[in-house]
Amino acid sequence: MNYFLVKTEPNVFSIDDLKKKKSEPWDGVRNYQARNIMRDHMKPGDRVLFYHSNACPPGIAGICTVASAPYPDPTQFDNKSRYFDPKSSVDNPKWILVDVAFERKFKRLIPLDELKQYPELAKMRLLQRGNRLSVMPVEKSEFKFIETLVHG
DNA sequence: GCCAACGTTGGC
DNA sequence: GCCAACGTTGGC
Repeated sequence: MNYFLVKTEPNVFSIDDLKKKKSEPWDGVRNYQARNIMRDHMKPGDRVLFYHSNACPPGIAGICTVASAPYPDPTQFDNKSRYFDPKSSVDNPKWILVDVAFERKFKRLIPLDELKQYPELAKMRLLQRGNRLSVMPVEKSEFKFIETLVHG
């Protein structure tokens, strides 16, 4: 079992949207590091912190799980999509994603400001200065610590 | 809306 | 392969 974090802007796709849809292809990721993490490291059943970025306040909203093997992001082939990539092809797709499934919404959102206060989380990639990665690994100990912050 | 950080692009 | 220009992310 591995642990991760994904970022999303809640006005685009929130934890409530995921709850309604139950499962969702994590499309639109156009960063090689983030792609490699989905392609090479995520396995069905892995658990993923669901982070709301560009929100008031930004923070962790809940947990989802990896719900598929990696496969090509369909939006890269769709010239009507904002994620269309003319340099990619069906034969040699550039962008790979996984589906994520809703697990739970936290009873309270854990704000970024609060996360920064815990020494236990000081090494989280999310909290490193200038970090822009939208899909990243999380240590098991960090994940478990965050779960203890929300009861229910 | 600002801007720091940093990834990508493209000319050379 | 260097690096300046440009675009994007995301907190504030």
